[in-house]
Amino acid sequence: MNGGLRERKKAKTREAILREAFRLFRERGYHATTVEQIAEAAEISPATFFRYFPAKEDLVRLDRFPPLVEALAEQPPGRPVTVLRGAFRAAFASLSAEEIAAGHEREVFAATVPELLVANLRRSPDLIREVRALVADRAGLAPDDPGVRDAIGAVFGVVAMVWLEWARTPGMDGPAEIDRALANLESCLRG
Amino acid sequence: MNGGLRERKKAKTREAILREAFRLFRERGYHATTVEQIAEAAEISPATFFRYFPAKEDLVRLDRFPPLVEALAEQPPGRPVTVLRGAFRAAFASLSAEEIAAGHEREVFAATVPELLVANLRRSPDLIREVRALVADRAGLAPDDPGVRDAIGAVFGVVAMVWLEWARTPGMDGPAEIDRALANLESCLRG
DNA sequence: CCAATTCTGATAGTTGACTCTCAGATGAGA
DNA sequence: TCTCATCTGAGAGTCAACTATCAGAATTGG
Repeated sequence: MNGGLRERKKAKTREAILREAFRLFRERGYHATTVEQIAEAAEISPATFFRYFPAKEDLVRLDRFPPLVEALAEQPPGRPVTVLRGAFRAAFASLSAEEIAAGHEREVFAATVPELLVANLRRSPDLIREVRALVADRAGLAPDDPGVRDAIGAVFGVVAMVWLEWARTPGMDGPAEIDRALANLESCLRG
Repeated sequence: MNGGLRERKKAKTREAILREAFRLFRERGYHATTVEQIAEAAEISPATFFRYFPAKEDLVRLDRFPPLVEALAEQPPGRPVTVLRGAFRAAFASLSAEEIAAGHEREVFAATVPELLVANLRRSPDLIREVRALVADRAGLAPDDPGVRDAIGAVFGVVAMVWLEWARTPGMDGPAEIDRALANLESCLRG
């Protein structure tokens, strides 16, 4: 039931969809990639695509970026900004190993993330709530503490700005720049 | 040529489209409102709608929120965060007068702005560049100064978070909360 | 008042996201 | 192996954003 063939096949299909989708996004952009093309690349029917992802937009939800959420849960206690900065650091470190090995790190992020951040700000209060809960927990604060909210806003705002710049600046070291920018934040935002 | 009848009519049509569109957005949400409905409410044909706005999304561009841009230009010199905070303050003050009088202030913002912020983050590097230039000017820094970038990111991130909360918290004083949150930022972010 | 320009509505068409249905395939459990 | 539940592809269909065309109406400048 759990590790059955059926489950494994589904997981494989899901991965194939995501892999092909992001490859196509990288090659030709999000809007220029149709669901039909993704389905064809993943060797499934368009109808099946929607059985895995109710909407095309769901492909780019932030929970599709597990390293960050995982990294958040693993951060040592600290102030909100510190926790978030540490999580980004850790997430990048874990991903860089893989992606650098594949030689695509920067492209991957540049292509996927602007859409990703945006789609999520608009569509998933759930994710925000989750991040908020995680950060609050690590910081020993209530989830509805304004300090947590403000820290998350500031951090993601800064990350978004750097990311946009990174996407169009070839020589840039994105993770380092993000970390540097977050360091500036770390010195203030109390709570 | 400039104040001609033709120009005035176009301006009127444009205003009608925007007014009706936002009214409908407020009533039933952005996605649930079709261009056809907007066109009907504004008493034009759907085809004409697209002559005024190439895409539905263009209705919610941030340059449709002039008070902020104007307020930015009018801010006294100061550090980036200070300038931005002051601009938000001023923008709210100017708008509140009108909107409070009409009795819709909060609804208007709650309905329009999440879409607005998001659509712009994704679609208009131009606007970001403009804001960046304005802030940099007021702060006496270069437009590509990382400090300016980070301040803008942090400020808009915080504002976005508060706005989302505001949209679903009836009793909340949005502008005040935003100002309070920005005050926390003001003490750090150098340059 | 006339002619050139511009704007508009009507209409039809394209595209792509998303839904529905149904019959056949396939893994799960006995 | 047999049956049941689930998954899939195929195909047709809906809906809304957006485009293209074109003839008629209105505004302009002279």
